[in-house]
Amino acid sequence: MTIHVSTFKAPKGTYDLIPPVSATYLAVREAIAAPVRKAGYGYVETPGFEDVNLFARGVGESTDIVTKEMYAFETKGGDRLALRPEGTASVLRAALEANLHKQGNLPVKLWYSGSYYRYERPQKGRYRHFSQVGAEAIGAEDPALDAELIILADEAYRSLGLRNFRILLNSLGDKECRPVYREALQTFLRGLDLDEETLRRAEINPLRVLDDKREAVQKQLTGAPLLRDYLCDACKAYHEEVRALITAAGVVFEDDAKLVRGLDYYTRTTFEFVHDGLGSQSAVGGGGRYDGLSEMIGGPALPSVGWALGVDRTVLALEAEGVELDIPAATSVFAVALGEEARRLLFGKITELRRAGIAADFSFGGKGLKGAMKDANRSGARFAVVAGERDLAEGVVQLKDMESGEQEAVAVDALVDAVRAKLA
RNA sequence: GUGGGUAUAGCUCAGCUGGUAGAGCACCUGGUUGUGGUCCAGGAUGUCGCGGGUUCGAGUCCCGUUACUCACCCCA
Repeated sequence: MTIHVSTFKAPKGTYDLIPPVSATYLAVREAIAAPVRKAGYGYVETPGFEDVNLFARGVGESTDIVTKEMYAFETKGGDRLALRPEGTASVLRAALEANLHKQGNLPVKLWYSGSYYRYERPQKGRYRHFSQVGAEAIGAEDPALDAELIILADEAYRSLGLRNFRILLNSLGDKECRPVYREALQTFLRGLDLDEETLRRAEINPLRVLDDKREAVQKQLTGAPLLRDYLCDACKAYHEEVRALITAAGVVFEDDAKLVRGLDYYTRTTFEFVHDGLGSQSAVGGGGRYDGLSEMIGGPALPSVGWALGVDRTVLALEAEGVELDIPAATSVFAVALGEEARRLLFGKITELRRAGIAADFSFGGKGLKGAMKDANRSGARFAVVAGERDLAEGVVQLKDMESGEQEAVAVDALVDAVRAKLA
């Protein structure tokens, strides 16, 4: 027999989410969303594409994300758009456009969940189409807000059962102190033996060089000037307060003076959630404060802070730790009918059960009893309802407990109540 | 963009120095003509990624190609 396989495949760097693992993704998204929702963040959804300049200006003209990784295209009408490579710029744009910041309720707290796109060489934990859940607190400069977000992310990961992740924390300074540091770092980097590409980066975005994973580079960076020695008093005080607040909440973190971000809009508080079981792409989430972004995209001064957690990477982290999420069976009751008459009756019963809020499924496709029972077993349903001519003649159906194997006759009219009682 | 690895059954993989393909799981049938999961017996399944070359003979060797994958880079 010839095996027919579609000639189409999911594009490079993408994958389909299919059962049963798709259930894990849903659960991860929900687990991340739950704590932020309870903390007063409202749901926001923005388009999958935006004016390319939103990202160019927001994320930064010189960043890799904008120069190499963005899916940019021109529409038939001549608009220059880009598939969103990240969420923050879009969410801030949406908040500004709706004047959410003018309603006297700052900070505006929003959360979102969606797909993002970057044209990169795929590898473990790095896909061209990936999924993030994010949270942003817009329009307030308050260290408690930075702390709140870090605590919420920590709670999200813990609620999933994740244990072996670390929180890295740093401050990138502000427009007062960062330029001074940048200058000092550049001077230092110019004296090193670096390849051309890295030297170029040292001129454009010297902080990124600190993040280089190559040992030859890291070795040379041992004596590099550190940002924390250059922070102005305001930034220093702010950072100390953030540290104190998350410490008081019992959240363990590590100070990482070399932690930087690849997006230009970050200021002051910067953090990353890393997991060691993921291989090269160790960041499962990251974020920080972006006090200047609003002005960069044409809005008023709106100091803000936020994070995005990678859903795909969180799933990988769970796998790496061997955490099995407790996902309940989708079906509670599975109906197996013998013969046409029973089929009609049970199909009706399934609808009744569903309307009563009980997850129910049916043996479709006209299988024999044995095959239908196999389906019942595979569905994970706790109960099977079996009925044939013999039962119908007596006005009953057989209600079978799939765990114990015990079975009892239940009057047709009493089925829904009987199931409800057993499931309670 | 740069470097490495892999490609064999639905899935995970074995196949040594070339002799026309195997395991486990899953699937199907029967044991049970009205009962799944367990157990027992049996069964089906492959253009060995694709194209070319060497050879009497290629899953195995060589060249090319595509896909996947890992790492650099970058980031969630």
